[in-house]
Amino acid sequence: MSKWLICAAWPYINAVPHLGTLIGSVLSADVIARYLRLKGEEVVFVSGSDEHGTPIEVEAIKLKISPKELTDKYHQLVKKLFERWNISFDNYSRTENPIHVDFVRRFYLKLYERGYIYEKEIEMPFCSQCQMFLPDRFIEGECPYCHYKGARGDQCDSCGRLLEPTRLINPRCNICGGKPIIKRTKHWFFDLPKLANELYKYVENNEKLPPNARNMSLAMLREGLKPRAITRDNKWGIPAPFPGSEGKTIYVWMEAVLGYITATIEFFNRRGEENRWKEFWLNEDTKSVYFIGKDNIPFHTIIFPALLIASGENYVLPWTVSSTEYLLFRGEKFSKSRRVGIWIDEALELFPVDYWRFSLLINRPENKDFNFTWEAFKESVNSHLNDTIGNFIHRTLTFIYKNFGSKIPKVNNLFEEDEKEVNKVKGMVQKAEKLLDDFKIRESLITIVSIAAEGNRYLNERAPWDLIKTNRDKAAQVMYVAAYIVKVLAVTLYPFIPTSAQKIWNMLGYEGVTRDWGEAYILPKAGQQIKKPKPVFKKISDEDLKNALQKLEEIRQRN
RNA sequence: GCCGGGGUGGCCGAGGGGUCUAAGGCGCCGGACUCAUAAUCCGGUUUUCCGGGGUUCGAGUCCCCGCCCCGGCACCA
Repeated sequence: MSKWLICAAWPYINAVPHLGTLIGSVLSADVIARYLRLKGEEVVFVSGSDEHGTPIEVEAIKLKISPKELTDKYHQLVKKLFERWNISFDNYSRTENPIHVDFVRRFYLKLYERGYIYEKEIEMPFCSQCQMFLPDRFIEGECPYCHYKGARGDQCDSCGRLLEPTRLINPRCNICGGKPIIKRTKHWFFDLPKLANELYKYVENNEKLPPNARNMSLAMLREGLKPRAITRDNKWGIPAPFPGSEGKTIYVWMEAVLGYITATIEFFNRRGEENRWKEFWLNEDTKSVYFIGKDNIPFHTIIFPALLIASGENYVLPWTVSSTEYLLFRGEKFSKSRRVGIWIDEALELFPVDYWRFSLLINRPENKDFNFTWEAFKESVNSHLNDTIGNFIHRTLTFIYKNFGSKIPKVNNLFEEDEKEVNKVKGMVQKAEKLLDDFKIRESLITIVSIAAEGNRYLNERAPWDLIKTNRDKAAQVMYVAAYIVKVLAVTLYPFIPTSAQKIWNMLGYEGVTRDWGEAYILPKAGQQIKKPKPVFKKISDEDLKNALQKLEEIRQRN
């Protein structure tokens, strides 16, 4: 048994997350957390709301409420939503959590004392009206290259070129429209170059890292790292702890990643086991896995490990990261302002949670961006979840229910072809298992679908509806094996669609919950009484889809 | 612009020098079956792998040039 830290990227909580955020971090992580627990591993699964930074501060100003009021509201909401999505967090925390705030301040003070942080004066755009320094992207103006009027201080959305705010024509503050001035300010910098050698060693020796993350990180390290500012002039954030840093806060990114640690601390504190977090974080054998979107790779392969190394406290470095590409919505990027996409609150109003989980997971963008379309959603639910899996389970259970007095039939010895079938299925379970071990979630789920397809093929070939007329024993054998395949599905589907897997498990006559992946290799008990079967899934008709889209419109009108 | 990843049939997608005249799925066509949710199963159907050049006995697979998409580039998170 090993110790595992399953860490899902912290959603930025200026709004409800959309489906892309969900599949990229939290949902993928949930599958692995559930899987590892089934395997008997010791797992702590954490994430939380990332609630500091300029966008939230600005959003709160616009709504005329305090940032804390804003994040309180969203944090509560999102926490509940994740529960409804059946995300099995051990702790879903937040960056306003006092344990986090305190930990971050002490952590950075330590880095300062160890000589990894220095201060420097720089020039920054400042809005006199708003009385605040403006991050580059809060300045708008005309692009000096393509003369697009809405270019931001960091980049022009029209021609894609990188910019600096000073080069914009007619720069203005994105909040009040005023003209920013340039003002000197002091900031604290994290001396990344000092850690370059150790980081290079870490990345190079970490053959567990996926090739894309590894190549990118090594390339960045070869090109050389630059020091990185860790303070901001924001009011909304964790107060910087350095001498003379009053009024400054820690840059969100540099503190939110430490949340993986503080959420673990909080989790064990709540259980009255104050020191147990150390068994995970200060243990070189702990395997920590980070579920992130592709934009997030360098933060988890370079900056986060750098912070951990700099602390000198022997925190366990990321064992690996599992990054996804993006989910697109009908060919476009999700966009809150333009309402392109589906949000995790809306989705739950439209279809059962397991339909969403299944569809998102079987289309998980592991190699390239995946384009969400309603047709693709419908196809995955209808053809794979309902027709292949659902129908196999239903035809098996109803056959047993009707012909064998609702008991899994008794067999003395399996015939050769039935025995062979059992072994074939066991091999497929092994394959699904191996794929999950490598975090190939999508492929693993596809393999499980093919187990159901194999069950269908087997039933057609052995035709127990004929056998039962001539040779009841033979039919019993076939149905016993089919019942085993249903059991396999109940166990292996659990990490992906826990509610439905649970239903299948109970329908097979088991009490309680599926707790052990090993059950997928154990034949069911003959004579076990099954429940009256009911279809676990149902098809989405064109009509259903139409209604859902209409409902979506209504939800959006309401809000 | 620089760095990393990617471009495979109508669509989704495996495959990273020979077993690729390219897996699997969806769709479509035909058949079987009737236990089951008009489901299931079997067979067929389609691409020569973004474009061009090269290396090699042999290239989706390696190299070079170009085009396109995604991400990063350090003050968005």
